[in-house]
Amino acid sequence: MPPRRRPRPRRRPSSFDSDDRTRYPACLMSEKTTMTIRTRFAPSPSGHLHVGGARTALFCWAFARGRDGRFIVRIEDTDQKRSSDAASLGFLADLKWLGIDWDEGPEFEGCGGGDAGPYFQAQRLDIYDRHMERLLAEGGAYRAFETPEELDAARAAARAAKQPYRYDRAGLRLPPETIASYLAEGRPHVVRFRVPDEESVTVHDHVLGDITVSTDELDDFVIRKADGYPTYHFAVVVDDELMDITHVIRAQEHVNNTPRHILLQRALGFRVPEYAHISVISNPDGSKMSKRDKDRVLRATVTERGIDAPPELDGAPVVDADTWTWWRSSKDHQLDLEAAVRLAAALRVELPEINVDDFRRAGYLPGTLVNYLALLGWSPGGDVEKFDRAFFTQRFDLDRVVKSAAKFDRDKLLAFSLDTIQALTPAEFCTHLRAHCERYHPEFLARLTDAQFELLASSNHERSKTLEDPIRTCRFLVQADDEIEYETSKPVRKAMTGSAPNGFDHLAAVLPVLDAIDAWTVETIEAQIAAYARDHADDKLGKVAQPLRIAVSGGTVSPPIFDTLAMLGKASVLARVRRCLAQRESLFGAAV
RNA sequence: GGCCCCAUCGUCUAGCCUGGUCAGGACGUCAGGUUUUCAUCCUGAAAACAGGGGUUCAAAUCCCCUUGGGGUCACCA
Repeated sequence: MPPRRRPRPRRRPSSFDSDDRTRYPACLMSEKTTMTIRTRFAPSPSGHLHVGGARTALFCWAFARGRDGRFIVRIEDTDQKRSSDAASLGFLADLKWLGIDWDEGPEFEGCGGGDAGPYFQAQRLDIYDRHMERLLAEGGAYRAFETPEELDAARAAARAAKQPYRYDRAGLRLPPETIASYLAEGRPHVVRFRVPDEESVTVHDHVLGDITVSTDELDDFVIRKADGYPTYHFAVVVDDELMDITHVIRAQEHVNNTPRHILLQRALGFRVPEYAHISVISNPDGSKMSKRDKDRVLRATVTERGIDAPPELDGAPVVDADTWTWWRSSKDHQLDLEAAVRLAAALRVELPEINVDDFRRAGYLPGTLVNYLALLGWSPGGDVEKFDRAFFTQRFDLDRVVKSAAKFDRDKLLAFSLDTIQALTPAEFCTHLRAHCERYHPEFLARLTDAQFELLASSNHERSKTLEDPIRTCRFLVQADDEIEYETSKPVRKAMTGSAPNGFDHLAAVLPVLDAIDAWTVETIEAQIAAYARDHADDKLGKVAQPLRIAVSGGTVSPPIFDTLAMLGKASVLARVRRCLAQRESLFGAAV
């Protein structure tokens, strides 16, 4: 039998050997010597927070919260080209919405602050430089002057020769005079870390177990870019030390980086934090779940339908011609989210939910997402599946984190959502639905009175899997009376046509009954329609309900019919029934 | 391709560390039932230890190999 699992390291000590501290230069030493558990979530702010990142944040947060620890958010914005302030803000808002709060980090709605800041790496350049200079002086790092083009060429050559590429350490062999003259002329250069030869580095990972790598596998990686910003490797190591991070919990795509980080920590005299690498989240087809998935759907649709100009939405092209051309010119060009959403609407395709905000927009409650995400790669053991944040923070531990990658199962998420929504009280559901509408669908608030809105909530509650379900199925409520389009699907045909009295006949007969109702309430409508059905339709309510449903909504799906009519209001109902009747022949021909 | 990691129903997983229950739960699927539509809801069913070698009285569980999957090889993080 194959080794299914490496023996899992049990509960390694979470505190550090105090001797380690003495190796750390006193002048740079943090005042704090607490042994408090400190975890951090360190996103690079490009685009939106996606569910994989959210799960990482969740695990970091839960680990700290369950142990009286501190949770820190740090923005890794050392890539000037990709980072944006708007994205940072969006990340923080997403975290907040999920209920993940941070003790230290960017200040946002009551979270953040702390004395180990600034928590934006771009504002910590002087700190990195200090450590960089020290490393340079000690010979642990050196300057290299190759241009990116030269390096690309070298890589391509190695590739062609089917050899693994490794930097040739040319910078290390440069005579001091040469370096001095290059520096004097201001030649751009990077700083590379000098990886020790023939050593091995072992990562003690709380999820994966021990991972040993030879330093011969590593080349002298860049730690400072030509623009003066540190690379991820350097910044992360410096900040984790200075911010007293005790546990680094991050995605498995970083396992290969960890030996580099440990080497750096050794060279700098830093402590080595505990590590835990959690698996990646993938799509049902096994591919990595990524923000690009949206672009992929759009691209496939456009190609499939042979669309060669930006389609229109609300009378205007979704993007301008230049943007369209740019987007079409390369698979690497992605539309920004707003444009993507508009294009999807114009094409009438659904974009996969990838970002936390997508799920919010799709009508999931944050607690549901948290519960589902927590279960993706962790389980409390036994048969427990449904739990809240308190349970999670209390029970979460690294030794129950699953090693293998998990596929994101939207059906299961939806089932969880159904359960949480069904567990809400009617008042809670109404409140959530109202908030959702305020944010995404204000037209419902504008069209309905408070009483009608409450009816919308109560009549949809038990049929809703998400907060978006009522919106989707009740779109007809906010349409104008003369804009209802009638489906001619099989169920509609079945309900409306056939031998007399068919749907249209009942509709015509029930119109005066409705018109005669003065107090337009669910109860009065029900009483009259039920009486009509008893007298004229063999007491089969469906015979009357379905035609009415079709007349007012255009299709066969709506909340219970009496609620639907009440929400719509008498005037709209009469107008829609009359209009439907008027279209009798144009819809199904003379046959009816 | 090099290096690293992973492997229980279709999916998420429990069980593995501390070998010995008809391998448990949930989602999904299928078959019935309830319901004015849709969705719910109720009942039931099918469904997995990747393959091969060891160790052992006994292997999903410990060891090795094979196969398959994933990650990573940037002046991104």
